[in-house]
Amino acid sequence: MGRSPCCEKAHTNKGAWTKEEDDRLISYIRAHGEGSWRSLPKAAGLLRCGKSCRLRWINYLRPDLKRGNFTEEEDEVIIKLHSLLGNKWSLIAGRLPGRTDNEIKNYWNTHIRRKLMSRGIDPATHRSLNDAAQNDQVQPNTISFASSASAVVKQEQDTSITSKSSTFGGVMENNKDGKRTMLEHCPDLNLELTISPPRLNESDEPFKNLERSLCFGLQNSNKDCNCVDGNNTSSGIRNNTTATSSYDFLGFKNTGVWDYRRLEMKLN
DNA sequence: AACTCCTTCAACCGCGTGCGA
DNA sequence: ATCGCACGCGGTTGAAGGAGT
Repeated sequence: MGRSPCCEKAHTNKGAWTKEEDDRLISYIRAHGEGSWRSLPKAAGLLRCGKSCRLRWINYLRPDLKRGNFTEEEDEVIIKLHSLLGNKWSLIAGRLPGRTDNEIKNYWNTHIRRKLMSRGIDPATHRSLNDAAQNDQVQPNTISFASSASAVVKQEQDTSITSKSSTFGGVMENNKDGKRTMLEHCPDLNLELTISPPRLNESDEPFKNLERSLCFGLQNSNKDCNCVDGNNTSSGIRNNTTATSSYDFLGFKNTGVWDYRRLEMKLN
């Protein structure tokens, strides 16, 4: 006894969409709006599964989609978000207007994974590849995003540092032997559901507001939550949200209220 | 030119979740 | 509390095109 199929398989087309099918779907949604995907194919005269219609619309036909290559900035945003959220492609897509979860997922698998590998970073954990091999253990009492990707990378003890650079909130160090090491990159999530900020350089102006422990507002009361900056109402977290007029924890300038439970921005 | 291998990305599939009955 | 439906998500697949030999 399995789940009932989402549609009548025998009488549905599969594979690539034709121009005519696209046109039918577009004109139907323009006339009736999105939603009711299950009944849409029949109503629109399409021999397609409702799920297929939804996917085609969301990933390809929607008018607000941004087509074309990803920018460097978008790359870094994706990496940064992935280090915090893991493979939550829809949440990541929510932060990149005009990009879809499917597009970002594909882009991650084809480009960014390789890019991180070439930087010596494990794309799954966001740890230095060297370090990840040596340090697979997760500390007790720590919920790690590791599969999901957070990590604090230990500093190599006797490497002489010749230069530093900052990437997506982490700090890369070039050692004398030419190896690059990620010092602190992605924060760990402990049982208090707080995220420690990455260590920042003076030059990391947009990320300076990370110089406090980040709390997702999940403590029992505001009293318990020590992450709120009492002197500054424009930052800090209250009632599961943080209002900030400067930059949020991802380094985005924003003017709204970030809801950490829903992982979405409420506009002021 | 012909073949194989690799890369990309649209599309599919199964499962989890929310919600109303 | 339970069930079924609809939707959304993330992992995977496979066709198409490009690169290499």
